[in-house]
Amino acid sequence: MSSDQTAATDKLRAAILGGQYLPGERLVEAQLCERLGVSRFNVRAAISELAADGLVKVERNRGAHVRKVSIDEAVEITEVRMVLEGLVAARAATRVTDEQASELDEIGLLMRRAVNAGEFRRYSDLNSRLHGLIRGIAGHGTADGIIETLRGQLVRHQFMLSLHPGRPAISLPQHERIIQAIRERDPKAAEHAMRDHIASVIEALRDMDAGETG
Amino acid sequence: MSSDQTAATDKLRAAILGGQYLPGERLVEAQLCERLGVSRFNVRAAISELAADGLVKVERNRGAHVRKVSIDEAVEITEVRMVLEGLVAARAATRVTDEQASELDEIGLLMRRAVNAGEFRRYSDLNSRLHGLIRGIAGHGTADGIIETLRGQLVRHQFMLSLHPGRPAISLPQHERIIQAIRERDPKAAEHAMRDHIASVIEALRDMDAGETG
DNA sequence: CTCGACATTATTGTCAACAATTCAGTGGCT
DNA sequence: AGCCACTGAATTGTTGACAATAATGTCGAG
Repeated sequence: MSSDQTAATDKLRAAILGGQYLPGERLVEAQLCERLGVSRFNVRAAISELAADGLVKVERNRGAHVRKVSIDEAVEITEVRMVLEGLVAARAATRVTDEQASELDEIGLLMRRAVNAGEFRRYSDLNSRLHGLIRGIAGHGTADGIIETLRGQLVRHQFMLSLHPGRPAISLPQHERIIQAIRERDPKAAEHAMRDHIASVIEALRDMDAGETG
Repeated sequence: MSSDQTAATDKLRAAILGGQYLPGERLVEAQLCERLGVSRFNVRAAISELAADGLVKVERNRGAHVRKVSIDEAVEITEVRMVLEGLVAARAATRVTDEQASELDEIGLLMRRAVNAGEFRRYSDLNSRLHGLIRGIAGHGTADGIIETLRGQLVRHQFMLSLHPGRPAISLPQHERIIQAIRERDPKAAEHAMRDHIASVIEALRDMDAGETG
């Protein structure tokens, strides 16, 4: 039986990730009690859990608010993701099975089709699926957990990025290189390809910022 | 004013890191109340905080116990540290000031002296200081926080490793290469040197395991 | 009108009592 | 003996009330 606590945590997490609470917005415990339909005790537990995830920030006697992630922080976070996913890609290259290799290939094919057809949303989904599959192949629990946590902190920025015109055209060949390196069971190449890919995401993040403020 | 809560958390963290609670040992809330001199409320808060740090594990309705870190996990954690500290070293190389460069140099000198004099404990302290200084130079908050968290999970293994005979002789030249690369403001070399260094730590961890079980 | 002291309110922090759950030990049954 | 249901102690989960704190509003002096 799953407790109210985990349910409340999941609901609140989904609400924040779904944009129902904007960055900087204050989270009042009493309000959340009604919103989530649980007691204050559970609300507090949920908040402290999400605080550990870096999704909210709590200040003593001043309550909790949705954490605001600046562009600089977003870049830092993505830098960390870059090296971690590089590690994971390298490990995936040493452990991939033939069956998994085919699956990678298929995702690559679907990605190319999606780009050609201009189906951005579909491409974005395939992107998540690809990165997820690679992490599954690697089976690196520690890196995995951290990557997942970091991803949560970036939903907003990632989302904006996915709407950036021209991104797919840039990232598609990068993805294909990653897939190829893993299929060839070449850890160094896989790490390199993954890092190049995410480095280009960082560049795009920075450009996006310049575009907004300039 | 600092609350009982943070005080209790710090005390408990110190107790676990100091080895006063062994891995796997159960943490009974009532006992901790006496031990820490605070109410159960604060004990719970402390436990949930340390759970987020990965130092303890809580199972619903079954209480909390000190997390046991297997050798495999220790290797995983150190792999993550390897890439993160590599990132940090590279960044340090791009930001180091002349003053900081001298400080690095001095630590390197002291390390060499400590090794020659057979002062292991001193060497180990200098080691922490070096890695800390590099992280300070880099100023990468995100990577920093994660590294710090991971380090906490490994205290026991790290400790055993620091007693390993012959380690200083191996790691000293590695440290010197790291220092040199940062002083020369060569990010790639710094990252490479740092990764080589921590890769050798991983090897040592694995050997240690083989030595224990074989 | 502006500023600062004071009162009020909204919100979070803490507690002690109670409910629910797990776990170990007991005793009856086959 | 082996097994199952049961009991009771130990432990954790949860609640609602209250205390402490910060935010807000009010009023008078200058």
